[in-house]
Amino acid sequence: MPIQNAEIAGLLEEMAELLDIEGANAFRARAYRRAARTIESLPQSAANLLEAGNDLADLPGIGKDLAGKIGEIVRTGRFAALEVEKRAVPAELAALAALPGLGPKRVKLLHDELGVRGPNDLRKAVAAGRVAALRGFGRGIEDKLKAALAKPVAPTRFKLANVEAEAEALLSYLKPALAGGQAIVAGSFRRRKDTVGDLDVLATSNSAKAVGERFVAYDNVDKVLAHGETRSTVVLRSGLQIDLRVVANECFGAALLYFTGSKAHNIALRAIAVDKGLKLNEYGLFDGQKRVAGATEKDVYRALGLAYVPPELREDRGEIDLARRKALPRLVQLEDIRGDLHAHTNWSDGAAPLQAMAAAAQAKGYEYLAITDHSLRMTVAHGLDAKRLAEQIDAIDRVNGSLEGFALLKGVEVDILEDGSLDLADDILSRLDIVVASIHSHFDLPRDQQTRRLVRAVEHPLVAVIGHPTGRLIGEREPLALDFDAVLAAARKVGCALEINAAPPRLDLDDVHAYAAREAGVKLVISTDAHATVSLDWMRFGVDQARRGWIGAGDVVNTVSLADLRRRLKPSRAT
DNA sequence: GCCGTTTTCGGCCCGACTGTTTTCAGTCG
Repeated sequence: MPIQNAEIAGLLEEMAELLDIEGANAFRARAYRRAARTIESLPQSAANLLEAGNDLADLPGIGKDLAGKIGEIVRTGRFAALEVEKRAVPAELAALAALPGLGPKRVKLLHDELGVRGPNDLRKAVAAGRVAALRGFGRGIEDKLKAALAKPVAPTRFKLANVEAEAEALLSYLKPALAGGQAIVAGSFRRRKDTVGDLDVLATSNSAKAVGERFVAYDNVDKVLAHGETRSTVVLRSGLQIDLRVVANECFGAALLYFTGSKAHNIALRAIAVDKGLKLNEYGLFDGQKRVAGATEKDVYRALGLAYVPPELREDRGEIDLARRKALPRLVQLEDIRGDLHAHTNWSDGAAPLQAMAAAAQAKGYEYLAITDHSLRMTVAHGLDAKRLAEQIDAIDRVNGSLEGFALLKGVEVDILEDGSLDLADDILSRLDIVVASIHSHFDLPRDQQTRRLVRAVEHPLVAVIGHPTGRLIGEREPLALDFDAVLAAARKVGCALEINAAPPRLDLDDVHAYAAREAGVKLVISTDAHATVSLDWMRFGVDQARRGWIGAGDVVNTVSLADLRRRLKPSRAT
């Protein structure tokens, strides 16, 4: 089985960490990190690219040397340079740099002076009080390390939807101290990443001090990690870390840009500034002492000769080049969505009856809602057999009879069985407006078998959409082992759409897979998989991920009118 | 290790905060 991009990226990242600790040229380590990011966000597998005869050195941040090394990893599964490095630097040392107060320099010092080779050695050295005596260390750092080593490290990331409430509560708490200024959550939250590691709050106020003091006095604060003039960091009881930065109004745009990131995007922007003889920092874009831009993000981009880049695109995945050529894609917006194509009712495991779901969808301004209850195989969900599905079809007809300017579509979320066949027969499926096919079992099949299974479902002439195609549950279940390129090729050939499932625990497809689908010419649908009326609101999370995947309204099936949709869904590809 | 309408060599983003120092290195974002 060919090596996955994530594995290659992991090896490159490991190399970078060891180079840092070894004290090698920092830019060399950075080059490995950059390459790791590039590989990680590739829309296709590096292995397939190579097989198709592509030169990886054409990719940004990857030159001849790294292309060769990645080629070696793909072909042999080995990475000789990393193995050499591991002999010089114990690989366990890399883990130490994740401890608070420790970075590559101090880890190297621990290794060179105290012979520390990993967490256990460090624990002993700390217990013996030998760490505090090292140059650049001290009692303070030693105590912090002791505390950190005592509890297992759990680098948690939070689901985007889960931190929204906390973010809103904090912003309204800060308001009294802003004195007319504003506060906004920047960082990966603003870029709408599917998970966030912390929240970056940016505030403008004439009294930075008052904001900072109110911030660290917040009720939910568990620990204050840093508290300076303009910058403070706390950890909330939930474990969520919050960074606050306060700037003056005239700096707001530059600060928002800086604090939104991504880091890679910022570095690229600053390099452009340097090219132009300017300097970009969180206070503005400067020509010598003179601020030439900074009040708004648009000003800064314009002064750099770039089009405004929406936050969701700021990942240094090619957006800067397009911004320079004023050729950024127009991204899909929530307002473009004209209906939802995946929803459940109390006919299976949903909470609401047909009428309630219809009313809720119509109230959102939608033109249509597809009812896609589970099929027979999902016994826990009271999945429908052909007989009950036929009854539901009649029930939907009755509901539609009482609706105006809106239609419920007759559908199903039919299970894809282990062999790729469907859980319901063609004669009932062919009576529906839309068939969504999804995997809900046998998540751990070998890659080849899983791929064949999904491709078979894609190729079924009555299947219009594959639901949550990779099956991942964020932080709980890994995506299916799949040759995703093969799935895309099949989907493109038969015109089957892939879903961006907007349910916060799923967000499946994710941004990178969605980007790959668009590149391959595969259509997408953005659906909520709502099991209750309120969950229809999840649409915006799906739109967020679509935007991160460079998806435009034209790539999304459910941006079209009901009449167009009916034409598109009509099975015209029977073999 | 990458990269180039100023460069194939010599650069490579920039500042705040902490804890250690007594002017600053390291970490962090």
